[in-house]
Amino acid sequence: MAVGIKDISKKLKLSPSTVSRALNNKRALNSRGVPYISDKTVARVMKAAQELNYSPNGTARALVTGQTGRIAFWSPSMGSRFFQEVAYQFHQILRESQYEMLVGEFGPHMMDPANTVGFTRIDVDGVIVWGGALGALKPVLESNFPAKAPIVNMGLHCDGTLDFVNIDLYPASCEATKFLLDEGRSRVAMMITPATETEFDGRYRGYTEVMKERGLEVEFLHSPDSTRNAARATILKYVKKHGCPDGLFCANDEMGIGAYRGLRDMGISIPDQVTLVGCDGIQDLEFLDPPVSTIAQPIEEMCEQAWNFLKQRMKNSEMPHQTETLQAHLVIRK
Amino acid sequence: MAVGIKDISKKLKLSPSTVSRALNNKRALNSRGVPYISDKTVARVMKAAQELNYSPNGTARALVTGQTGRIAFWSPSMGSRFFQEVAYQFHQILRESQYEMLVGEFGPHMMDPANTVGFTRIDVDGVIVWGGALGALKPVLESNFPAKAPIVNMGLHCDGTLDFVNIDLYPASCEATKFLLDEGRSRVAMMITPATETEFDGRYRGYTEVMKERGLEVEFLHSPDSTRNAARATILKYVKKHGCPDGLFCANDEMGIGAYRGLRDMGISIPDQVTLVGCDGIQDLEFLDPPVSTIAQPIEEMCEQAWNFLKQRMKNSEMPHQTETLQAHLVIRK
DNA sequence: CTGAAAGCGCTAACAT
DNA sequence: ATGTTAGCGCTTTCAG
Repeated sequence: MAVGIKDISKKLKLSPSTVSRALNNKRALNSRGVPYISDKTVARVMKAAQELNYSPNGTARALVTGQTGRIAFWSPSMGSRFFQEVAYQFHQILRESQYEMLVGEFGPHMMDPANTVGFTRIDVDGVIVWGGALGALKPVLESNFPAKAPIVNMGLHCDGTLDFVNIDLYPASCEATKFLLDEGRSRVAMMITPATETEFDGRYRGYTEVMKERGLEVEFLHSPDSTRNAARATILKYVKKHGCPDGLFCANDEMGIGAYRGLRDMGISIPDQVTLVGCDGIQDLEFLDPPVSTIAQPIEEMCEQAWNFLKQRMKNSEMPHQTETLQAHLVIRK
Repeated sequence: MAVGIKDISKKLKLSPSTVSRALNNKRALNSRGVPYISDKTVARVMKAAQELNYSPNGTARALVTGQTGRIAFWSPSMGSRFFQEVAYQFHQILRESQYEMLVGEFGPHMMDPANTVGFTRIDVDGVIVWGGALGALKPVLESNFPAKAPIVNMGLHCDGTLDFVNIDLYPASCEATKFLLDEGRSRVAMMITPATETEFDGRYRGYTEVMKERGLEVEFLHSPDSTRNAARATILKYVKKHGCPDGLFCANDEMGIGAYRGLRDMGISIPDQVTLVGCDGIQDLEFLDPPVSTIAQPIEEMCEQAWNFLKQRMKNSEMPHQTETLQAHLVIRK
């Protein structure tokens, strides 16, 4: 069996508590004043731990301290490059802060009785969740979900009951639409998913309003979901039927990539025949040829902010909820 | 405070053990024969749990059962698309198996005393690690690392002391080199990183041997690391100095993307002036224009196999180590 | 079918 | 500076 603190204490004829203190390097004063632990003891314990190949039982420690040293990050889809980049960013932040990272997809399955045998357990010190499209988070939290853990929400929609890092896509979406129009494009369409098609979505609203402002008809390409493959199929079918827009604003980069590939499948030239703009700011669009413009979300900043909120919430679960809004910005390429 | 099993038992005037059984739906027989738990009790308990908003303490459960319900996946870099796809694959497998997934980067920092305050704790039921380039895993495991948890290694090198899912890149690398040559390319180079430059690496060996076989000089572009940005900079500098090869085999897709972008930066046409081949099989190369060929690793299969090995190891830590070798295959595009 | 009791491995008062 | 004691919240024999 795994060697524990007792094994060390036996070997050294010390009490388990002393060993524990040594291992955790508790040099600090105790409540009543003086109690350091001696350097010599620390050294002895460390040496013995080494020799015995001690491995601590984090579970036991967590049970007594009430801290797991783990943070969860939930996104709507771990298969999306954007969320992978966000997860990566968190991973770096958490590593630095000595936390381990749990990843998961957050969605309807969380409410599925089949998956919550008995009751859900979230065995972490806190969770950061990309609430994503309008209210997707809400039903989950309102189900039998025991949101005991401190939680902060990031994304495009706030349900008001959580700390929230809000990414505002509206101004940049206006800009993107105008950019397309000002390039001399006369038929500027937008590719969206069902989740995007709402007045609460900054991208949708930005595009719609600018088009109206200019007295132009909106034109939508409806992709069943936001994957590149779906987008590719969507544009292929659409163009065959309706001809090709000369400007296309995609609600995310993943679809931007799919649209790019689909247009090239049909031999349509980018940017001669159509100008493309994506949204999210993943690395990949920059490496296409020609590089494709996009609306970049401030990934680093938003993760830092979310982590900040979470740290505060973990310290004090009673404080009022905070919200911070961050702007995405248009990145024009080539 | 969080409501626990005791709160339910108090409310229902039942013993905690009964509540526990109900919650875990232990309908089975006990050791001596008959004892079911009554449907009525189960129903009462569930109802009360609901009402009180019970949330189980996974840590306490883990302490007594010895099972955390968590599996870790470690890769050399969470920033690489390839490992992100592998992680995603695991995520799906683990979700299905009702495990949570911990992700981490595995590397020298794991041995860094600064990060292992006291001793490392890996609080999981098992770990799957991409051991990556030759022996990168070894020093970590040989350090004060308490590899108590069942562990399986995937990747390109086996250190012999672990269950291992081996991806053989050699045959496909030979094929890739031949493909480039047979396209009529006369100056076929390879882009590598320091880690790749060894006879133990199937890619390196495949390329080298085929070139020798054909009586041709090998030519290497040395990228400092395997990121796309490094590769882009590398090819820019290299071509300026040595002119441009007309065939380029990149040791991974990430570098393939960087090379693609770098070549296009210089106005070099793909595939007219140079044919590119990557390695790993991430989605992205297929979406470039023109799509870039690659050596695809059997991601699904290798993850399934690793999970299989791990499940067996978790059941029986004493069984002999197993190895399975999977072939990567060349995917020619366009 | 349910209850009582012990204990998972560790930490944190409190005592000395 | 170290030892003693009492749990953390749950599961699991064992009894009844």
